Amino acid sequence: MTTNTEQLLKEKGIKITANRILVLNVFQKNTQALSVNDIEELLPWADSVTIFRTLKTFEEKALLHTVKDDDRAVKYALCTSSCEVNHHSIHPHFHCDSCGNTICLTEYSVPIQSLPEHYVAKNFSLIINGICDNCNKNK
Amino acid sequence: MTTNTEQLLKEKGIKITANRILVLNVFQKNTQALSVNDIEELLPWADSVTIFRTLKTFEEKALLHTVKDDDRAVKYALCTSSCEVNHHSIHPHFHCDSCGNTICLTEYSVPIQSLPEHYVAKNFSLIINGICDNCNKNK
DNA sequence: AAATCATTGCAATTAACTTGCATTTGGCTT
DNA sequence: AAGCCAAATGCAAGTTAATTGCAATGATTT
Repeated sequence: MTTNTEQLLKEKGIKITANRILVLNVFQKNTQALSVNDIEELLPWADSVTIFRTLKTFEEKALLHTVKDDDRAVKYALCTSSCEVNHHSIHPHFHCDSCGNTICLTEYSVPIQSLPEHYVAKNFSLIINGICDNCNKNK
Repeated sequence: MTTNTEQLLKEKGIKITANRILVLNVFQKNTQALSVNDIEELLPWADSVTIFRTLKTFEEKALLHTVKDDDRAVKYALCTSSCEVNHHSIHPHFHCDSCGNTICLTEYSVPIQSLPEHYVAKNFSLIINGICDNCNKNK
């Protein structure tokens, strides 16, 4: 039997290992963007360097993309279906100043206009800061 | 005589010191977003911790805003007039993958739509990656 | 001029990320 | 299913950016 996770790794041309299955699993169970440290906490037995390299590999193979919010550590998030069409399309992410979570706003779309002359865009990254859903409700 | 630089510091409620004048000057003469390290190179006599703290102060006082591009170090850029109206409006920045420069795209405007329910946005940051003006011309 | 408070410079720490290298593993070939 | 090899892993150590503590300096107020 091949799980959804293993299938996904295979599709992306990533060699299947125990580590990779479990790291990818974390992202599949989680809608948030996660840092190496976040994953370390969820998989305490795992080596942080391996997590680092796993995330880099996943990024290269367009399985994850990076998110740079106001936190010091870079976070990673699963590429969604819209993302798969073009790995370099716009990714709106919401970073909550209160709980620190970074959430993919998959439904929120931003129209891209043409850039000034001679500029060639390859990637757009939109980070919205504020107070999230949950934190607002709990007040 | 009071220079434009000193005037600006005063307006923002920042105490005037030699350091601050010279750091602000760097930004006024430069349209790019700059890291602590970039400024250190331009002002070799200055202490990096002081630069770091100067930038933080400028940010708090809404004189500068941070830009998180693909480089490891955080960069800072002058708040423009559009920025002054609302410190928390959208800031499109272009990061060139070739020369590494990060440029404010002041004319490039992005319409902001309403967010999902219960989300409150305070700040938008848009980073566009690609090849800049200059690097494209020189090819 | 003394007191007070912010700023600065230096030393040292922390945190995130990265590299090197020896070992192990996955999966392909035979 | 045994052997092979490239890729992945784990550990130790290094690098870089960001941050803190503290003493010294400088500016401002009384």
